[in-house]
Amino acid sequence: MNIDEIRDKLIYSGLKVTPQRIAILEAVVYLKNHPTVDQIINYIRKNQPNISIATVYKVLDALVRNSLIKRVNTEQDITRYDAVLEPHHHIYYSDSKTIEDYVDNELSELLRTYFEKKEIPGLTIEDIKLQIIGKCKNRPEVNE
Amino acid sequence: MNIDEIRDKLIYSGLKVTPQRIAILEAVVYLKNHPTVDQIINYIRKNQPNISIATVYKVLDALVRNSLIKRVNTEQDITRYDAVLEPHHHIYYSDSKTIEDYVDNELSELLRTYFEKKEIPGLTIEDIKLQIIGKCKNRPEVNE
DNA sequence: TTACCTGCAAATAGTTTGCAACCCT
DNA sequence: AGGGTTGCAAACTATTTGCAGGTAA
Repeated sequence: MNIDEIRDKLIYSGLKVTPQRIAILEAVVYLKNHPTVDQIINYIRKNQPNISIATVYKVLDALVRNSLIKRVNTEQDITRYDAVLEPHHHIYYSDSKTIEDYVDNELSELLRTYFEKKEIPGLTIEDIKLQIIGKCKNRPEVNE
Repeated sequence: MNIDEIRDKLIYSGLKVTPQRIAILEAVVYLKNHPTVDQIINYIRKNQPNISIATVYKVLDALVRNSLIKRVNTEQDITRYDAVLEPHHHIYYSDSKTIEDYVDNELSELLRTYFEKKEIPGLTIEDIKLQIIGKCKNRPEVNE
């Protein structure tokens, strides 16, 4: 996603195109691995040292509201963001505390057909997310 | 789970049995629906008005560390707790913002066999959690 | 008795808000 | 021109920490 695409997405959502918004959306796209607000700010400040934390929060909020990015559920408190909008699952590495996307169309299809047959009474399903928690193989246990 | 069982669990974990700990574990068990710290405190204060918030946090932490309860991933910031330790999935009602347990042995089995065949390179799976996001059926769309 | 536990108040982290100045369109 | 956007500082919320006194084993 280049600057022009970012610009188009902002315009399409009815958001004014500002340098801050371009920088923030660009940062989330560039910093692929589900960046935190802190990581986003640090990345942007390299080129735009004066951007305000409050602005970053406000813009991220606007981008989420307009579905240009998504908020990611993490194991704990800190909020992370994701520019990948296609439905996908997540792998949580319990040793390195990192999150990775997991795209598996066969699995998505399997779940879709499973819940087509097996309805849950009173519930209209909007989305199904899988969280796969695990450790890196062949890496010795880390003592804390 | 009655008081004696709670007492036994604490002793077994090497934790001293105090009125606060009994009350807190009892509260998480009693308040089934993934209570927040706030809900836990309010419940306990009915009988024990002087319990400190800091104590509640410290005890919940100790209970999680000793696997007597679990922390639950919520959609957002607030931490919730769960005394149900068996593996199970969660349904997130996007309209009422509530979480419900979803136990489905057929599904668990399906996922187990799926990931037995399809290995993810470099990953040893420890747990798989499904988050089913949806709306209550037959309830009109709520405008915000 | 002694190490662990509790409760208070202060500290911290992450995020939100109010408002004047600013700048896209 | 005018309303949306930014940036600062202060406010807020959830949670953590330090420490003195209390309590279970």
